[in-house]
Amino acid sequence: MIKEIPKTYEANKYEDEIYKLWEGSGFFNPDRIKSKKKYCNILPPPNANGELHLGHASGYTVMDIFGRYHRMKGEKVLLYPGKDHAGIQSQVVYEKKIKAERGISRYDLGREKFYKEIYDFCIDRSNYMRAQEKKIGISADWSREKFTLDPEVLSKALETFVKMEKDGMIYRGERIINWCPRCATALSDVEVLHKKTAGKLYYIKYPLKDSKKFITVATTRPETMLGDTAVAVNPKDKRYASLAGKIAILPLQNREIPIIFDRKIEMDFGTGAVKITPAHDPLDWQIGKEHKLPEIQVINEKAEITKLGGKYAGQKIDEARENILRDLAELDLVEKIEENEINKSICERCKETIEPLISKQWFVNVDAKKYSLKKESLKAIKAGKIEIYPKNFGKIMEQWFSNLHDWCISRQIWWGPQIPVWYCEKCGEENYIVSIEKPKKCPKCKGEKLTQDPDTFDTWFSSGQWPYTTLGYPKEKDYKNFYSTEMMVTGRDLLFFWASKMIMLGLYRTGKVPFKNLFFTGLVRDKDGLKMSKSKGNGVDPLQMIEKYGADALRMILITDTTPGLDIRVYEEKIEKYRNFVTKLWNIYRYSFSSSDNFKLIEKISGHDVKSLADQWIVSRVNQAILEASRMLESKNIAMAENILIKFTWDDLANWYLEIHKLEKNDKVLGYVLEKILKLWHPFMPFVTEKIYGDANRKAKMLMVQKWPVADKKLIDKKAEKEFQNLQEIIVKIRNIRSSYRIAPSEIISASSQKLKNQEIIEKLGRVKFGEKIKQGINVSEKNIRIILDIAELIDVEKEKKNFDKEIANLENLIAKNSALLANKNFLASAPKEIVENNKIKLSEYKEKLKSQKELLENLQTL
RNA sequence: GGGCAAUUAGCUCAAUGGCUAGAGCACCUCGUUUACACCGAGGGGGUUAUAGGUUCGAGUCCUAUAUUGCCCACCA
Repeated sequence: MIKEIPKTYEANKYEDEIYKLWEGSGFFNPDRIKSKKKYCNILPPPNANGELHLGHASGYTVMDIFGRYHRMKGEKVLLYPGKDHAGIQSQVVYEKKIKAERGISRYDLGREKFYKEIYDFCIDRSNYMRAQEKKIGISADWSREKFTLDPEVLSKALETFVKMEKDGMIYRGERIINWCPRCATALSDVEVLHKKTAGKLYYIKYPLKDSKKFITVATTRPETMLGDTAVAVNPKDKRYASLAGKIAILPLQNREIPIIFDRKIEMDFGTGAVKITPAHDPLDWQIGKEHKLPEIQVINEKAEITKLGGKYAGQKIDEARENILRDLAELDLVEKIEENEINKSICERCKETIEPLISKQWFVNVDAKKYSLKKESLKAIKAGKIEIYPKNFGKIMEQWFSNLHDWCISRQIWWGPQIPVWYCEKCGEENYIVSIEKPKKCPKCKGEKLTQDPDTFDTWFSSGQWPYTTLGYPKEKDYKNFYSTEMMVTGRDLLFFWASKMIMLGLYRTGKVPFKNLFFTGLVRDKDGLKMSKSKGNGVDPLQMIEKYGADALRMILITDTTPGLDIRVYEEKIEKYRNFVTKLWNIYRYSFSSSDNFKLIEKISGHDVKSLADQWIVSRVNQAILEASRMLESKNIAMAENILIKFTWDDLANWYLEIHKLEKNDKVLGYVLEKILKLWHPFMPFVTEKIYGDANRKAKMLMVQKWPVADKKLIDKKAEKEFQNLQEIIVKIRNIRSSYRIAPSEIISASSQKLKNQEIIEKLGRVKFGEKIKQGINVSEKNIRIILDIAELIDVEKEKKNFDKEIANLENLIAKNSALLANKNFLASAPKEIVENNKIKLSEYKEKLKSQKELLENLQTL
């Protein structure tokens, strides 16, 4: 048998085959499973424009572990896959591509052709990415896979817009918005990043009308002055009190602008006087509205100065800034320039500087009368309708919802679903018609010339509805079966982009939360804690790692020692460790099946098959591991579950039990333990466990659909565990002595002892041989075991004495602490009984140990 | 400016208020004993960032402080 099993498990040889087996079995599809209990996890649809990275892999691993665990518990499990058209991002990617490959822009292609090409591109990428997702081993039901632009999914998302419009939650308006000049579109607040950068604060003197005096304003963006329509100061600011009703002359433009008073102006920043440019600054826009100031647009959508900018018209803003500053300096109107840290706004997708512009856009009123997205979401979160991991992210979300502003949902990009609004040529834009299908006639004038609003939706508007659009709200079976879903796993970076929107829209549309558990993964970083990125070239390619170390090893590294919401560092050495562990598991299997010709995996074991102390111990330990690992998985604590299993498999089973098994073969016990660990490990390492299970048991069904083990509490034997621990300790002590006196393993030490259980085990693992009573030797003891080793001549008495003294001091210290604790009435009164009991046992153990240490010391002194 | 998190061995990270705070990597010593050198045995290495507090008991809870990171926000 052993010759047939190779020494190492070569993951890349088997993984594809195993995945095909799973897929072919049809068990990824919940329809094949009969159960009342349902478990659904809608997978976050990756952007259909690139390839898989470690961030995806880490999320998928978490989802798949839970999914496989629940499937093994016999539940109807649905991991629902899909792809996202990813509006702006895909358009940016594709524009770069055609620019690089064909030297053209989207305008060269025209809207229709561009849309068609990018659609094909996304479908192509989706197919490619699907293959990558399978490599990770995710047990998703591909027969259901959806794309955000699939008609049945999309129409549900558009219906939400129609419903919102009816409910008075939608409005179209000219407001100041975030404009990305490169993407040529409006952006919502969350799509804008703020980056602290070094900048300058310019102090510019504005002459006062009919006076030789000036008012000095401080600004970081002098070029916007071309559009100034006021200068504002705080009404409490005494320095400017005399300027009430006065007029300033805007330099370069020679425009008369009023000096106004507004409480929003900070007195201690700059000069306390602020130039007001309603068309190009959010705060100024608000002030402008309140004071009814004109809005003069001097910067256009390409970040150039408009005609209204006079002689600077047509210049790029950087260029204009230089020219304006030079001209002002010539007029002696620049008072000073200071270094100043500024908060630069950049586009989340392309990193271009954002221009605040006034523009006509579609907005969702998040706090409308009929239905408040904001309040309902807050209510649901506060009521704990969603269990959030980590818990504190709930608080972050609450805060975010309470500060939520209206959501700009229109984008001026071409890629994505168009807003279902139609304009009649005759009746004008004011009388728009909301309809998913193109209306035949204008309901007002019966005119037939109707055109659709050219804007497309914010991509999060459709992906934010993903849980119920995929499941087929409101009538389809999947929706009825699986909504609200059990689990959602997503990166912490998508908290506001996506998770919040799913909650908001899910509640609005279905009245229910979209998921009962929300699990956040951290970001994957490199060895130095830096974010992985293509430009830095520090990315670790998941597919390369899978090829080299196997998917199981990669999965393990992505969940080991992790805490929800906290970032993880990934690098090759770490992955190696888990490849090694996979090999370890493989070799446990290899050893077991070389043990005898008819070695079998055994599901149930009866008491009388458990023979020796070691058997009792390992059987007890494995049941304990089942208990604990299951508990950890139930509480969504994957990393802890994994830790428990690693410790059991590597230490208890491989390093101890297997060595003992070589002496006192009990294939029933080993077969039983192996069967359990294959099942326990399956959700974590599905490939290697499936491979072993299949090879070991060709007649059985797949491991994937075997029942998750239930601990047999009758087999948990704390007394046997304790006794075995003593045995372990004495062996460790012998090894310790061997090591400190450099006795080679090949050298067998003569030893003697009275009435010894498990003599053979001590002989093999401690490499000693029991025989005639040894008169002069060194004593090793643990509890009721005492062994004399015939190495008196090797012993450095002084050194040993020191060791004993140290240990005795340590024990005395512990005894003192414990005695004090047990003498404390408060402790006895308030600590749980179990703890008190434990402490009593501990104390007596310490005392026993101390006694034996003292004896040993005495013994040593007679040498 | 506000909020959140982190700070534990040289490094990466665990630890559910209660067993002498644990792993892996790295390091040192020894070893190929017929599952595994992708291995085994042993070892060194900790004032759990600092200062207080609550508690019978604190790495864990509370309050400050420091450092780092992240997020949010209309100081131009």
